[in-house]
Amino acid sequence: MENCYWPILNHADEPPWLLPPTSAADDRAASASRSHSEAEKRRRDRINAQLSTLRKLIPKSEKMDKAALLGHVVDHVKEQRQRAKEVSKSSSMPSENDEVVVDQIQDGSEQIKASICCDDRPELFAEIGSALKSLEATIVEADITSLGGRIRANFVISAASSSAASHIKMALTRLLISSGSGYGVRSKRQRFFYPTPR
Amino acid sequence: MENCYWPILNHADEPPWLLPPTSAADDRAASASRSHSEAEKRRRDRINAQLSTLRKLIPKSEKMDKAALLGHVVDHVKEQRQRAKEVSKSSSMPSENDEVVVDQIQDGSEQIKASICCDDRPELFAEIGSALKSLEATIVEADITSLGGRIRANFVISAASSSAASHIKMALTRLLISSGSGYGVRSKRQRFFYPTPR
DNA sequence: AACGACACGTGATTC
DNA sequence: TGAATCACGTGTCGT
Repeated sequence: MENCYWPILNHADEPPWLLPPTSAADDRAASASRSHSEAEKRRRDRINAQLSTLRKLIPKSEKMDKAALLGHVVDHVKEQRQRAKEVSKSSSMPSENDEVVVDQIQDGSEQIKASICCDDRPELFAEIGSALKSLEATIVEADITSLGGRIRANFVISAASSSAASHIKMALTRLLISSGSGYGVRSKRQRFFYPTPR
Repeated sequence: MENCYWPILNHADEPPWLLPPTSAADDRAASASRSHSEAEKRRRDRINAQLSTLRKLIPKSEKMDKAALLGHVVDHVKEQRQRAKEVSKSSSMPSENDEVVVDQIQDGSEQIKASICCDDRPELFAEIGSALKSLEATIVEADITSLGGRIRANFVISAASSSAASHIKMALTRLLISSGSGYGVRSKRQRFFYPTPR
């Protein structure tokens, strides 16, 4: 800034006697200014390096300005969050509470999502199968996870009847009741899944 | 920049007659400079806005400088990528090929991961259960998914014996063979999971 | 010319 | 005090 006292046409290749007198204070100031701008450049480089690795991680992010890139990064993070949440929802660990959830995926769709969580027992799969068969429902997809004597089963079911959802819910609820409501008297027959030790 | 011809002590509150003469060219230049700096500020604001929303998404990112924040963002994205990859590995859809995979989670650990992929049939679970019971192995965790008459079952098994892993692999392989190698003659008994229509 | 995006150097602030 | 971070205005390049 002090150099602004001299005209801007003052190029570095001009004769030295045209340059301003140099004091010790000027030297210190110049040195400080230089290290300052160098440090600032290092900072910019660090930021831009991270920006560039982000560009490699995000698809189609070449040819995007910084703001757009960061915008897509936030979208990407939010999408991944949502995915993870839905995965842990649809294929979750069995909980402590018995429950049956049935709902139409879309209105007019014959796809139905059904879920049951209850104590494990060896006949359960067969019972569910025969129940759904009597309802003329087809199991398109099944995902069953068991832990500690409890079991959670998620189904994607295809059914022609429009009232199938409520029938399925009734049938599964009946299975759940016949499982849990033994006045504490459970079947003595061997479970397929054993309780986890410790 | 042209203003640099005047001393920097030229404050705004000084008498106007000390100010440089104003030409139409100067006016245009000043206006351009102003809109330029305003546009640049808008750009900075867009970038910083995204940075700020990223800060809300990343935990513990308050009090982090921009470079550190972006660094943690890349880590976060990579971690989520890895998580998603491992989830789709551990709980995968059944494949076309029969297979049995068994391996110790760690040396000296009694935790064993076992996986079987084959055609679905109603007695399969019971067979696996009795096979593992005869090996004194305990099913700690089970995850079974079925699609299109095929089934994939992933287990986490706890077994005391050090040779349990190979025994488990033999037992599961035997089940797989008794399932597929019927010279095309499959059990006529009703499957629990039906093949998906169309 | 005019606008948008970038890098640069600098003043201000904080520790 | 120096070191580190930020916002700002400006120079520059490409469209």
